[in-house]
Amino acid sequence: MRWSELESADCPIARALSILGDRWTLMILRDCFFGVHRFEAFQANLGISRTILRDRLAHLVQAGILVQRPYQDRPVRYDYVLSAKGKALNGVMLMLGEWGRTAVDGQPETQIRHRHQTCGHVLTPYVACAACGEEVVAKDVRAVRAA
Amino acid sequence: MRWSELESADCPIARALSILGDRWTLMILRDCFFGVHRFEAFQANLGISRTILRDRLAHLVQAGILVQRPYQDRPVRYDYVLSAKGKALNGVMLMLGEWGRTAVDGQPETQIRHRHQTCGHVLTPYVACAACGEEVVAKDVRAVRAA
DNA sequence: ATAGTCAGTCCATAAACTAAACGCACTTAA
DNA sequence: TTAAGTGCGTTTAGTTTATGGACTGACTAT
Repeated sequence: MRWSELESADCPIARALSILGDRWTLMILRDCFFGVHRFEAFQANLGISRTILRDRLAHLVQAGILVQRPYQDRPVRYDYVLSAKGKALNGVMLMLGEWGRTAVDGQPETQIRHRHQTCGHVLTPYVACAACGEEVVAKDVRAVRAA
Repeated sequence: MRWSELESADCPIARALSILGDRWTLMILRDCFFGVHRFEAFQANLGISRTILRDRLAHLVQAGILVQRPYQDRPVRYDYVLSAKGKALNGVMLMLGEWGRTAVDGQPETQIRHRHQTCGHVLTPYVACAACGEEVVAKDVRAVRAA
């Protein structure tokens, strides 16, 4: 199967992965959440090849996840910043980080975390149900086709 | 940069992506959450090439995310099932699906969703803070190096 | 003038992926 | 007792994608 065929799947995870599911895209977006905006900064941070970086940034802009914002003229140079659609990935990033911290071998205590500004605590994120507010665990969910 | 260098990064997102960050791994895991266990079923479902499937399954087993459970002898055949570490990815999957459903172009209403068995509602997942129980949004989190 | 910055592009090589055929150890049906 | 089927792979050959490094172009600062 061609990867590009996934974008029209009726599974939302498949659709998400058709955009995010390669080796670098999520790393670039992670940098965006950490405040990195510029081509050279992404390249230096990630050690990604410039060709791929160009390609991935273009895709993210095309998908409406990043927007280009000019920060100088002569020559025109752009920042790449998260759109609303990009910021909506925050939950994915937090859960991915939490899994990486707790499940991947290593020293969890030396790793970067987040502070929840509104309550002041170091953040331990979990997924909750909008209807009942309870934590959602794997055994309590069943796939359904929405009405 | 070599992709393999990421696994020792001090960013938990980078570590997570060193395992999950390729074109097929998360799709295979999605299938696991939907109850797919066998080689032929993954292959038929995803249309992935058999070589890659073999490789990805081996990696996931090695990383302790899937475990092989024999379901017959002569010849020995294995199911691939989620370990605790694999099930811990549930939150990532739910948030990825929610983003795919709401942010990626398409008809959200025709897509697969989940039901939250404990309250009976169709699930709309969000990320909450374990300390205060409130929803966590992008602007309220700041990266910190854990003490 | 000389060097430096930033965002790319170009190119040759290397790695990853693909599809389709094949192998092996069985089981079931004719 | 062959013949076909099942399940999980491996092999091969061809295609696609990624990589690293040099290079370009439009500037700015010294």
